[in-house]
Amino acid sequence: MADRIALPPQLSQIPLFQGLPEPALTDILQHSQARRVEKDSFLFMQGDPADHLYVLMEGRAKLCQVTSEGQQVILKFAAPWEMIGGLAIVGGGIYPVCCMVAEDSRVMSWSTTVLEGLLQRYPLIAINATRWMSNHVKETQQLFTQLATERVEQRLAHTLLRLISQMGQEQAEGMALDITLTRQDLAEMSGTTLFTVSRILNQWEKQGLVEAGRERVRVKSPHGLVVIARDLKL
Amino acid sequence: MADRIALPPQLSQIPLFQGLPEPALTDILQHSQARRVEKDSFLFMQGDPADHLYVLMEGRAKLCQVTSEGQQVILKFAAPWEMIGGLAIVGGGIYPVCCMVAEDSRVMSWSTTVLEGLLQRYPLIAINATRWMSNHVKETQQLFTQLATERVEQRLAHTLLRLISQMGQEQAEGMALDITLTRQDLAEMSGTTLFTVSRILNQWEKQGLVEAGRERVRVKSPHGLVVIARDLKL
DNA sequence: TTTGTTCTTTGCGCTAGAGCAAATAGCGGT
DNA sequence: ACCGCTATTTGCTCTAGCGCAAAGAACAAA
Repeated sequence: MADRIALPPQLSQIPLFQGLPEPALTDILQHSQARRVEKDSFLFMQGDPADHLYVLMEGRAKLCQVTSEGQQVILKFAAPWEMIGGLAIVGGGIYPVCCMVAEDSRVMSWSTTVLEGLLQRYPLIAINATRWMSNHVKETQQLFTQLATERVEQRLAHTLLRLISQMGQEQAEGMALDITLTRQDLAEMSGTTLFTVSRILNQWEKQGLVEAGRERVRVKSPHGLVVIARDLKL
Repeated sequence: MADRIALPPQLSQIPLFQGLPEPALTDILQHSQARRVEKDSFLFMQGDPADHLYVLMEGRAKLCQVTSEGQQVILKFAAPWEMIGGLAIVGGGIYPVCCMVAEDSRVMSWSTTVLEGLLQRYPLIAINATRWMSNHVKETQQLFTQLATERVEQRLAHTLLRLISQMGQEQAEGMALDITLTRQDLAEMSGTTLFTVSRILNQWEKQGLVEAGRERVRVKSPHGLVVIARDLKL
């Protein structure tokens, strides 16, 4: 257990713990575990019993789902202070996704057992959990609808817009993404192939919308991508 | 408010109210409203403030999302005793979908205000809500992954399998669906067009897997569809 | 610097499935 | 029985985007 550690201010910003008084946060912190995890390791695999809730303190992680035929889909990237594995809040489940650490990171975690106690002591957590989950449902439904109705180009634009609004870094010209992001990753987020991603990115680069390097993408004109994503002009 | 109405046994089976003692259920029932709704009316529209939780007592409803370009996607059909609009449990949201009544139905509902009180009195409800939501996330993620990785034929098979396991009626030969279900509906559930659905259904009919009529589908061989859905043979 | 590995680009062929239009069929009302 | 409406079928065309293969580029390690 973490002990005599200063209360990190972000703890109160975690969706699950919002609105809790400071003593509760201290209690929560003391029941957490913290550890480093290195790039390319897994916090959990698809099918594992969902027994831990994680919060990323530093680094990046990606949530993937693999089909029985071995095709992989990336459901989302997680940035610091996002929750991962919220399913563990209610015991007895099985992770439907796996979580791969995308760069050297630090996470804190709570076991289902500990969470049960916390839920008992601070009922607000259950409300927060419901709110977080419902938000999650909403996002996933939106992804589904986009995948069902939009062309690849629009979906890729949406994917990049989502990424920069989530963890883009403001720059002189546009926004940069500091994650290692292969064409394959973008394809798995957008429901397409790395070839198509490569072609579209090159085309956009010629139009001055983005700057694409090896495992790196900078969005020079977010507005231009919005135009494409919404299909405002052809 | 419903008053002096016998406690319907299904009430305790609603995910949100599972595990509650009988007095609580009575309390919940007395705070519910019940009404009839007719085919083709809407319980709520996409964008409306999420202020009511519904449970279908009789009939069918479908949850749709419409894109800015006017394309429609059906996220799911609801059968009796399923919850609709769970987002209303946490106040302040906006329905991300609309709910269309697919045939003359009866619903019971609770306003967000009433739910707040119930949550206060019976904290178990919040836990149940979280569990229900997390299940919802899981299902939606699975839909997303299928849409991203499978061919239309597989997705349509999955759609039909989902429908019959949810509300199919056992018959001498296979399972029947008693809902009015157009090719367009199936297309909007599977991320394709009514033309492609029509073609595939005809092909399956020739193979003796299904029987398709106007706004009607019977699955004669669920197992055959599983083979197609999982792409076990070509 | 060299070598190996991994990621990316690009050309080419191909096909699943979209989209349109016209014909047909089923059903409900009169 | 007839009419009108809506759902469905089916032929045809066409294209977005997949998939392969081969070449090229970026990086890391030795």
